[in-house]
Amino acid sequence: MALEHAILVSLLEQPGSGYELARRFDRSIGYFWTASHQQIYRVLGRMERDGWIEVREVRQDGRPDKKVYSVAAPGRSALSAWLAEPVEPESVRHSLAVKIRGAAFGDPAGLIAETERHRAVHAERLAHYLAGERRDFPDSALLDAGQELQHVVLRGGIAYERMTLAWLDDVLATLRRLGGADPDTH
Amino acid sequence: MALEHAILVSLLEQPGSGYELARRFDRSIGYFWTASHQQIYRVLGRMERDGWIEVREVRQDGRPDKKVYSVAAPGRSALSAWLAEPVEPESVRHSLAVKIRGAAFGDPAGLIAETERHRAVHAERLAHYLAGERRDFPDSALLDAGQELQHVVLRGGIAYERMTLAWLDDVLATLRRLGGADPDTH
DNA sequence: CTTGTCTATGCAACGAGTTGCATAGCAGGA
DNA sequence: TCCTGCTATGCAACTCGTTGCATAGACAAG
Repeated sequence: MALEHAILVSLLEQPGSGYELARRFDRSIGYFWTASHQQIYRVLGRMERDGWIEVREVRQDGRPDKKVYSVAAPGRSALSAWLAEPVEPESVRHSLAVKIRGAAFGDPAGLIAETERHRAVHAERLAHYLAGERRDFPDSALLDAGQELQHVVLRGGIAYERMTLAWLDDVLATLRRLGGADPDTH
Repeated sequence: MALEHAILVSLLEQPGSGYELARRFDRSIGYFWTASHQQIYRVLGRMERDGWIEVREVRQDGRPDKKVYSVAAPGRSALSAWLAEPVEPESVRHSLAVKIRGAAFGDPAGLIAETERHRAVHAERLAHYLAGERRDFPDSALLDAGQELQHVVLRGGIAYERMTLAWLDDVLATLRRLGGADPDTH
């Protein structure tokens, strides 16, 4: 389980409220670990109960008050312990791949629109990542260790999206070939 | 949710028992959708109850009897319906990426061994996929639609592992640079 | 003779993740 | 004026996925 640890990393980079964390999980952290706000609030409650994080209530005018969380000493220890222990490499889960193999028993051509939709989503993600890279890591800037590490993770996201786009093009070519060469599978 | 549909696809390709399905989910199907045998048996029970699949008890000597499942008409309809409806593109979940960003608050050099371990796992997966490709899809063989679709999914797995290996090399170079250039972050 | 592995099925408990809903003030547009 | 959207927090119910355990015969290695 890594949501607690992802939250610790995010709060170490910058303390924040549950709502702010949820937005980060739609952005930078979410590039490699997703979470909904309900999940975040629940885990924040448990982490506070366990003394991993501390909360400070912040009054705001014009908008609701918020609870700003920051990492306490036990949280730092928990993160260090987790960093030292091995985790198993994740396996992929692609329902689109299930669909592609399932198309052998249905309509290959019917999957083209769906594949194109996925392609558009990944193209958008890639553009988003590249914009973030240009913004946060301009050419030959001097970076500290934390920024270097953030950059190499972002490069991973970029490589993933580029690979996925190339593969989806391969999938589209295959589906079109099957649909064209074998038009009786309507 | 796609486990039911992954099972339908697998049973359409070849009927089999829960145990046989579990082994397939360690192999070909597992390249893009993983499942444990406990999960498979539970879902098979539900699918049988819903009439999606049919079971046939097969006596065996020298080993325990087994229940061979095959897809019934309602299961085929359910698969067709699912193929026609859109699914959201999955987001990635990489605890290693969480660790890499967390290393900014710990010991970057300490992650090198862990990263190398992940690299070895992915190198092995790539070798396994490539062996499967050579075995099942030799040069310029004439393939039917189902095989073409299986091949394009396998090519996706190969592309994913190659991309991951290249990225992990990038990560290793970055971690070594930080460990060497900044040795006071012990 | 014992230990371990393979085939084959499954339950029970727990933790992780999703979906739906609720509250509540403020801002901006139709 | 009403409706939408943003900030901000959270509960409840449900499904999905993992972990641990249990059974049981066959076979091979030590």
